[in-house]
Amino acid sequence: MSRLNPRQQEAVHYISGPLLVLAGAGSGKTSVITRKIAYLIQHCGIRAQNIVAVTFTNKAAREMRERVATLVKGVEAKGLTVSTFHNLGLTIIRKEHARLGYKAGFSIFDEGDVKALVSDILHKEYAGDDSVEAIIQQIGQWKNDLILPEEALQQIRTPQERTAAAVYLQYQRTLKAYNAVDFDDLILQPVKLFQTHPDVLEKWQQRVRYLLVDEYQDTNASQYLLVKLLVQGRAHFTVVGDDDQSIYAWRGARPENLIQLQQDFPSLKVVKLEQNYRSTSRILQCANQLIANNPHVFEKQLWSDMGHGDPIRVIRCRNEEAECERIALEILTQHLRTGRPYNEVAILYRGNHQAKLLELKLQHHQIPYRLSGGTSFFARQEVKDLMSYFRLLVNPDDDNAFLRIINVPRREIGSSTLEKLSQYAQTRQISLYAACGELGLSTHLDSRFIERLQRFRHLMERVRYQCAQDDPIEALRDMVLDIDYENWVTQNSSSEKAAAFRMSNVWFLIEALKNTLEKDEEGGMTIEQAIAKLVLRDMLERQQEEQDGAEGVQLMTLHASKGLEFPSVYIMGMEEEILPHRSSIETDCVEEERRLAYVGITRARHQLTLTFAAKRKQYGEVFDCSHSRFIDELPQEHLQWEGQEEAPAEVKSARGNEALAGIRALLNRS
DNA sequence: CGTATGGATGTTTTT
DNA sequence: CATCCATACG
Repeated sequence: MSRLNPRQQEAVHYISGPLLVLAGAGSGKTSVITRKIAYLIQHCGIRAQNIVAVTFTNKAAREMRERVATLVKGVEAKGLTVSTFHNLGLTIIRKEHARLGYKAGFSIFDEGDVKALVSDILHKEYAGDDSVEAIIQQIGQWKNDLILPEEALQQIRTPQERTAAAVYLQYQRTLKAYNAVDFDDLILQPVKLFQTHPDVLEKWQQRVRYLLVDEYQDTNASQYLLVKLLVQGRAHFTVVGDDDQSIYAWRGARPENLIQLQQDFPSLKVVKLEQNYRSTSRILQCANQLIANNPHVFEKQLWSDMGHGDPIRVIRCRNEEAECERIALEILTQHLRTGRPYNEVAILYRGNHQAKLLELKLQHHQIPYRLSGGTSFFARQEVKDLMSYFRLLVNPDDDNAFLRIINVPRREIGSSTLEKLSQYAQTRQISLYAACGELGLSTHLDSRFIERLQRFRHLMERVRYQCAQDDPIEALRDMVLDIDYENWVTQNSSSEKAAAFRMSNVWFLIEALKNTLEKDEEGGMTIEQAIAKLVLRDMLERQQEEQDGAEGVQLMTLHASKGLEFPSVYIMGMEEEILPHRSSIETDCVEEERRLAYVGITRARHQLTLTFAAKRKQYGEVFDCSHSRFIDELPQEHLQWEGQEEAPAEVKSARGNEALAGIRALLNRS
């Protein structure tokens, strides 16, 4: 899309004040952002190093960077920042770590580390039946809302919150002692820093002369505050978002931030992008009519001139197995008939578990597929082990990493040794790793055990020295050989094949590190920074994509599909209790589910197929299912039902009438 | 330290 | 029903 439409041009050229771009699905928002960056550099005299664009995913950031690169010359784009919120926060913390009380080389805890730590604190100090998950979630909520442990303790309302707040306090202290931050801290700490140190804030405001934010509806309270602080005073910024695609409220995202913006910046200009360049008008009419059932602050109507297209098919299947079978078979015949590649097709579903049966059926018909999501690479044991080695190398205070690998592979260091080591470390207020090297240990431990600990310490010191001396990648490879990790992996794997696979993950991780270091244009990246990038899941995704860029049907959750598009889309499990998920119905949060359906529908370019099962086996019992209320909310004249004897059963009761009223309202408007 | 058994759980997860 | 986790036991 080389030419911009008038709305898009307006969005690109308006730079005199705060701007909100309401970008409907498929309306070319990435083009607007990238073109605007180019415009700022080439026509507004703003230097690239003073422009910051923020996204939520590494993928989006990468895509944006690449597209800007095609628009402006390399020299002009030098110093441009396009990064995720978390990466930006990391940059800030890294530069200001001293003021925040962190030492260089601090660790970033991922959810696995967090879980281990919280569970440890909880079980050691509190004998309740509070679930670790619930406490983690509560802590996350507090952090998103910028509530520190001390404040949390003051506003407790329930016994659960009391425990959570107490754990939170301990958790935060421990993180500090480990010289570590978690994902939420990457946003929270910069905000707290800016709030208390006006001089630091001013420095960063000078640096960020123009700010662009993508997927603005997904910002949470602390992210919004970070944005607000950075643009304070000058208010030179553009945020792009779509309230109808807000599907992460359960994770702390605040779509109200869109409205808040208008209140905080009364001079805010709003530009709507309503022309869709992706889907047929039938698909868009479905999307529009569905979402019209939600309340709106900003009215919006998507349209396109891509032609009517085919009707939307609604297929009723006997049960969940028939549903998967049907989809698989149809994709297969479609592929054979038209010769179109498999990767033009996507199958979307609400929950990851729905992919299981589907996988089976696809395998049975030998249809290649790509499954995104699921158990992540970083949840693998060997990856966690190696990452812990990396982290301990960079940050000796990281007791979490220390504990994970002190006895991996076997070093005959058991729990009683660690108990005593930990006691000693506690009294001396030092890290476990540091304690290993202290002479005073001899009063607590037998020399035999001290020797084992020191052997480990020497190993790590040697690797660290080697890293600093010459090729760090080579040093890490040597380390893996040195500790004979392969032997350990082989012993702990069920088969030869499994062991080989796990070792390949190990080498892949090191390869990713190497790549990260090499691909850094400025060349100033240290091994510490490269490791941090790994933890933030940057770089690795790209490599994985490159590696298995193989063709195949794309399987993913509706959440994961946001931002993508496919010629043909199947949405399966269009049932009550699944697509409006049961818990959402119970808690009266159907609106977000509707947006989820909206996101799914608007992924399709030409073909859209909705399927549901009449019966479904659940928890060992067979249940009758009824199709999703969202199907009733679509314009019935565009639907083509299949597998159902009688027509859609004159939409029952109040719900149907409501939908009908929605249709009339839409017709009247247009 | 590794395995066996029982009990709870059953959504989505950009970093 | 099936899977995952924690705990207990050998």
